[in-house]
Amino acid sequence: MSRIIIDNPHKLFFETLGNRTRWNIIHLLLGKSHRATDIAVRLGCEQSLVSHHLKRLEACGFVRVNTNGTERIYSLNTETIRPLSKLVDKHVTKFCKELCKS
Amino acid sequence: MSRIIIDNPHKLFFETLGNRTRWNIIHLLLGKSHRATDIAVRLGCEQSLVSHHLKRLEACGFVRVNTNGTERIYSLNTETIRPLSKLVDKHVTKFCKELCKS
DNA sequence: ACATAATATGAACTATAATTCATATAGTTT
DNA sequence: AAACTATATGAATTATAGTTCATATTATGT
Repeated sequence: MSRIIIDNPHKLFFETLGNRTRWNIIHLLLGKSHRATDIAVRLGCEQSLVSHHLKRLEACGFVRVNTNGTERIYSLNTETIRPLSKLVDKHVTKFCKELCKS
Repeated sequence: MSRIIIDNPHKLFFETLGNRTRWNIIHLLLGKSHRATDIAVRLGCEQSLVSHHLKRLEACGFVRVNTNGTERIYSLNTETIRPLSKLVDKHVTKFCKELCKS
């Protein structure tokens, strides 16, 4: 895989997280690890689409992959995602409750 | 201003942060508060563009505004942005040092 | 009330990212 | 090695977001 060089990690990482499909994948992986195909089935979207997104999530260090035969099992980097998610929740309750559906 | 109702705060917020211009604004405001026009001048971009972005940043609760005559002075919600930024820095050093320019 | 300064707004345009589709690759099983 | 399963890849298309431009608004000073 070609090496990615980035000048602004914040921009890249937040952009990566700011996508509905990718966030759906993250949300699914919060429960437990999944095979690529299972993610696609669960989310009801194309295998290739999930593959593209997983690649990016992996490149950003948000998910990790374990190979088992032809299968690739993706797991979440909870060490980053959980506190990140908590921070957002906290922000919402504190600063913009009124923006969100309750 | 019309009320915004959102179903997925994570998506909206990260998307908002995942934009170079908006991040430039945030970075500038990390130093000190600025008038809208000054931000535009400093970043070398259009007044209207900055206005659009500030609106969104404000809607997300990332910046606040204080009115002084016709001027509007924007300040950063450091309570959210600082820990968020730190989390990303930590993530980078721990999980993807090799992705970034040193 | 008029002129001015600062900022906001919305529509048109442009750039970028997301998705699909067809196909390639890489392990596995027989 | 041929057939199969799981996943990856890249180009083409489609959708979405960013930017610009012209104009509107809002407060202030004369």
